[in-house]
Amino acid sequence: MTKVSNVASQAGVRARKVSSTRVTSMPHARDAEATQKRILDAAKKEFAMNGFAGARVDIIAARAEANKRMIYHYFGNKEALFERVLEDAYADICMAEQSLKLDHLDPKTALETLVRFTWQYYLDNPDFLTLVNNENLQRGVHLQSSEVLPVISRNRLNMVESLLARGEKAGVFRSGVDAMQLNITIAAIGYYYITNRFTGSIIFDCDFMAPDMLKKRIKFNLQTITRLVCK
Amino acid sequence: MTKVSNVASQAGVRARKVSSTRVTSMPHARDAEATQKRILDAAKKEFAMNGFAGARVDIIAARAEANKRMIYHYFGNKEALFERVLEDAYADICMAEQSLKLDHLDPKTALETLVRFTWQYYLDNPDFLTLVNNENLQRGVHLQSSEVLPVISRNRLNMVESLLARGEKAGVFRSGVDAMQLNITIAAIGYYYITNRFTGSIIFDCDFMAPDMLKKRIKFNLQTITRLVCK
DNA sequence: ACTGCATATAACTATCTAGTTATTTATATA
DNA sequence: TATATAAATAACTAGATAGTTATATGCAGT
Repeated sequence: MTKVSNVASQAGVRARKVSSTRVTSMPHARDAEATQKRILDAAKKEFAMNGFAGARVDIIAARAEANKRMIYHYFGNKEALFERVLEDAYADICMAEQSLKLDHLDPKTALETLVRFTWQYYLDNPDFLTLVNNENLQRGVHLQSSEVLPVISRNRLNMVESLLARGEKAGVFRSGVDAMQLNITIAAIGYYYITNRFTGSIIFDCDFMAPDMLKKRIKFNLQTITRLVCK
Repeated sequence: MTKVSNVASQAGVRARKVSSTRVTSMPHARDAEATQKRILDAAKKEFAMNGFAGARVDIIAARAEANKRMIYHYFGNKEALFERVLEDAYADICMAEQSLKLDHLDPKTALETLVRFTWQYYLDNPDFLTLVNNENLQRGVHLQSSEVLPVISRNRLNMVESLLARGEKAGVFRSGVDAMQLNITIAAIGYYYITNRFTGSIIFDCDFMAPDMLKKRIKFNLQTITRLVCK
């Protein structure tokens, strides 16, 4: 739908432009940075909506209100653009995580805050999930050479490790909980629900995104994690 | 890689066939059922490997050692073929689930059996996960009209519901555990780990599929679920 | 004001791809 | 054995798509 109408309107602009001399569609100001940002935003949306193979470079250009040539000029090719979009998406979640100040909270509250944050981030940024899914569909080829990624995740792992240590010391957490496994599980119980919301809604015949369903889910997830970690 | 070499070999067969009279590539016996099965198998692999948009009908035909026309004859078009593959995949897991006889086991063992089964099924059938991911990338359009799906999941839900009731009655399970949420969580903690094994391996700098990593994961998952459900 | 360069645009192309058409061939049945 | 029909094949096509070429234009530094 969106794709078709976008293509149509672009074609329309072209047609009009041929007929007279630039009455329509004033050209964009010369701003390299802004153009790149428009392209990245458009690409993120298009890749998230249609996957790498399903995404169309022409659509990205149209949505970015940029010329397709600009994409190749700034980013090289479709694949490199996808890599950039992915890396930026990981960088975003990393930045958001770093604004969490778990040290100021008691261990159990901190743990709950982390679970809630993770859940809310996924809810607010479904594109992130789709991009990650896509990258895994492609066996991780685009991130293999990334230098940003291991750094990002190191942060998160450290955060959970120190939280676990603190809770254990305070006598509220069990000892011997594996930080990496916990990390994965906190992500999993939110991620799975949200990425599989479409098949999930069909299977269980209910709207996975309905407010009360979301409330039930986060409540259940908090229970899952606290029962797993707390004494 | 695989794609390219397949295409090349197919082209080679064609070229040879033109030159002389069928010395090469003995044609397949006329067996409609077998051909359909070969097409479905090939399609499953191709869709799982490359997603719906990335999958190539020509590759499916080549891998099925069938003519492309047969695909359109038996399945209509690419989309209908994908739907069929998806439905079959769900039917497969359903059949596997039905061979589980949880009633014969004490509640806790039954619960653990279910967690292990789910995990093992995902491990043995990574294609299933990829297909489901793909369908969700496409917002569930292909399964919306499916009649098989709700039936399948009803089975699983019933299984968990009666297990929970039995365990509660026996005094080993907590009361008030939501069967649907539990179902989702049991799936999630296995599914997420496996579908995200590529980015996961990069992020945590270790091989998610290494035998000892898999052992750690299933152990952790069993803990997660038993601590959640048992008193 | 001039000029070199980065930014932007439009039009083009080689290739790929889903889907078709035209034709051949095996097999079951009368 | 004759023949109707289902199964299979090869060759083709219209449209789409990633990536290019050729060209224009605004702007910063002189």
